[in-house]
Amino acid sequence: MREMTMARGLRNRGHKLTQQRLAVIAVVHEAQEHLTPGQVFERAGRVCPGLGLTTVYRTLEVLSELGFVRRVHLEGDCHGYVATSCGHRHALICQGCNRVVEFPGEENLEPLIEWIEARTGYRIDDHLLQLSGLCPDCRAEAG
Amino acid sequence: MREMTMARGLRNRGHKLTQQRLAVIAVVHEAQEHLTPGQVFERAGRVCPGLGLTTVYRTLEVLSELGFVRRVHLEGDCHGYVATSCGHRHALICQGCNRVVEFPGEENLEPLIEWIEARTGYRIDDHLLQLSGLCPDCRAEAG
DNA sequence: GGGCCAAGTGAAAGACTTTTTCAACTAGCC
DNA sequence: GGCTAGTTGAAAAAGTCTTTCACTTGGCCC
Repeated sequence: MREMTMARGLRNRGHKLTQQRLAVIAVVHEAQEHLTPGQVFERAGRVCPGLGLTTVYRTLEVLSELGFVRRVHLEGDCHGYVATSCGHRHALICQGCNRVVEFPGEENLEPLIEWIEARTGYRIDDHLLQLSGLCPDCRAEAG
Repeated sequence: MREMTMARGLRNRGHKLTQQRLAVIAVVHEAQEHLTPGQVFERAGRVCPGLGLTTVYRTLEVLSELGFVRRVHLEGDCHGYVATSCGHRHALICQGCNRVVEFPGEENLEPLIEWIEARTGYRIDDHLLQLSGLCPDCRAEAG
């Protein structure tokens, strides 16, 4: 999701474009890795002095509702946020540097989901798939 | 994972079998749905008066390390615990009643993982797949 | 059965994280 | 420029989880 698109998206849905929100959007947009609310607060606070943590939480919630950022689940700090890339659903997290990339592959899951539905009788509405491992850089470093 | 197996497993690995741990094991074993540490505390406390929340956290951590329970990630209360069933890796969570069933299907993910590895250069070590939807009972109720 | 002791326990305190409240502020519109 | 609903930050509150430490106990030995 491009930075301008996020900002325009907020406006188009009746949200105001405040300095605080622009700062949060910029931080999330620039980050290559997932950020906790605390990290977003710290970084956005550098360009927007006086920014409140409450506002960060509220902004991340709004961006998340609009689908502009994704909330990822981690073992340590449970919640991290990353900007979503268009139409992609799954997160690939590097355990070395915390970089998050997203990948498509919705369709690859379909056969599995259909098989599970047939076998269990559940109707499956949503899924969370996160892969973790080492990115090429960290693999090289690890040797 | 059967209740007795969990208890024996603890003993075999040098952990003591205390009343508190037996209570936590029983609660997690009986539950059909995922439970938060607070819920485990509340239920186990009924059969083990005086049980401390600290002990519940510690016990869940030990059981989790031994692979007897799985930690699942949820939107609301982030962390829930469920007893693992042998060899199964994925959780299927009913959004109606919170019941959790596990399903196999490791092998179904392999092609996707290999494709992602080839495409991104990441080495993928682990994955988290959780499906959510409605179980047969809740589907019937929802009409 | 009684004693020993490392492992385990609970209360309290503390460290964080997240939410709620409310008076003050401001972006967007006229 | 002025209006107003949406937004903000400080403070307080509500949670959640961890740490600490004196006390207790399960499992083992004799």
